[in-house]
Amino acid sequence: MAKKFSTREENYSKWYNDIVQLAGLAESSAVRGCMVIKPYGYAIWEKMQAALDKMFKDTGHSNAYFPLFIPKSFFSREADHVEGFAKECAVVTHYRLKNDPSGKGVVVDDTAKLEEELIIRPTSETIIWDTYRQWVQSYRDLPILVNQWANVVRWEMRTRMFLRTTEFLWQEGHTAHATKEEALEETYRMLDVYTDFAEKFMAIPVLQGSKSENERFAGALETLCIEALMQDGKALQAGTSHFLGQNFAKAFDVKFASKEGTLEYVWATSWGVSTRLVGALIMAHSDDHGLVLPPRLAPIQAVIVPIYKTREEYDTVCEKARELKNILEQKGILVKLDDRDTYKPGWKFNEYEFKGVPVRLAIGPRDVEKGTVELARRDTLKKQVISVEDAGQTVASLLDEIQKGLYQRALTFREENTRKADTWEAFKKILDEKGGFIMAHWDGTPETEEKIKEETKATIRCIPMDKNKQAGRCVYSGKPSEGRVVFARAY
RNA sequence: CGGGGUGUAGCGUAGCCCGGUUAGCGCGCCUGCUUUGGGAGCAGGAGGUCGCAAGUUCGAAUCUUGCCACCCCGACCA
Repeated sequence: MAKKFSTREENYSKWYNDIVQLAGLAESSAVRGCMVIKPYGYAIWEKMQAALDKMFKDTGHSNAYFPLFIPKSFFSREADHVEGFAKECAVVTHYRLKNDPSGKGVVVDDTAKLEEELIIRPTSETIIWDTYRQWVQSYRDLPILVNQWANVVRWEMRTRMFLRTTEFLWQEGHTAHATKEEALEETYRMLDVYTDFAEKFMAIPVLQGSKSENERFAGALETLCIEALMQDGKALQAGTSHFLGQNFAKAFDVKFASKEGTLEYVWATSWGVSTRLVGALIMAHSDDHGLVLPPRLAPIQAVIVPIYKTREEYDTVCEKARELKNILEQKGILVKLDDRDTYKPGWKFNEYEFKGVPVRLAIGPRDVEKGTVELARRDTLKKQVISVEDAGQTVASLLDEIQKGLYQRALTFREENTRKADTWEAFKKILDEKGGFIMAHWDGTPETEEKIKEETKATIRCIPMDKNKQAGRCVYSGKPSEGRVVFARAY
């Protein structure tokens, strides 16, 4: 019998979990709050990594690797940083186990207590800046443009597959610059890289902006972000880029001799995206039939399903299918030929549908005769018959069309779900009835933001980088406002 | 950490109130035959320390106590 998906309408979070499970992306593990990323889910992450890594290299960055453990004392160097992360740190206190004297299993050996406890990194600013001190003496050592692909641990109370897990995978860029201007420029450059990645690869339109004081990264002077809108009307932060000023340079005493011979503190940035993007991908495009993947991030872009009755038919159809596979591969398309005879075609159709494979090609005896193949696209679920001969071109341009179509569909959705609110009543009404982004005036105070959050659970997602801001009155307090900001309930 | 709930085969569950043969069912799995253009049908088969421990009892999945795990709701967050 068919495995049934929950629909988005019925139960959005169950629908999300069903997709994660049935598409084979991840499953929960024996460790509370931690997931196992399964091969298909990890393949998507690898595609993301590959694209981002190239973009980082193209903008002059190199990869490096820093330790998983951070001495506890490092954390207390930067006051805001400690305060931001202290409540969610895993701590290593011992380095040895011994047999339980009572004979059952093993216990911590109390004699093997660490002199200084180690924190499992929730982010690496501290260990990296402690290292950068050694690397920097002169302006000639700058800039340092380093990225790290790593796992981090943040001890969260409540977790959700990909969106919030105790351990997650990410990349963190950490750069050091001689001037404020250069560091700021880097902060904005990497935000643009993320924006580009989200729009071109993930097919998700994003809003660029800066975070309010409440939402800012612990230790940053300015946090820039990209915000995406999910299909249930909730916002999701898809990437952040921080201007750290000289905070970490001062905390870790990273100084350089300038051209002029003066001793200056280094200027810093950090920026990151995580496996959370896989969650964003799911929630942005998928439908009630399962996952929908944008071609540029799909581990399999086209799958070929042979249809046959007899052994002879199987052989001739598969032979033709292999030809077709070749034709497509010559166009650089990632093709899988599913010639397993242990599953029926109908079963495979469903399988690849909920795995989100953009294009499905079914080829049977009738097609072999006529030199055709049935093509079904995942985004619209529409089918057509095409000729094998020009399948390469047809599929290649279709993948392109699907990529653009998904972006366009997501963009339309966002536009339809972005609303202005000029009164507090209207603000609450939109949140309760529709969700989405709300453009509203705000008096600029953390107190007002806090009150709005308490009453509605909506937060300021970002303060847009809008050049032509128009003044108005705060939707909550009625006090003067410099311009509209973006509110939403968020993941 | 506070409130609520659930633990029975790989997954989902019935049985528990009211203790009593061999713990039932669906999916999945294995074998065989027929099937194969949208999750096939029939027949046969394998698979269980009923979360763990103690107690009550002639007898415990079922009653009692303790422990453990997981899920949902709140405070935290990329």
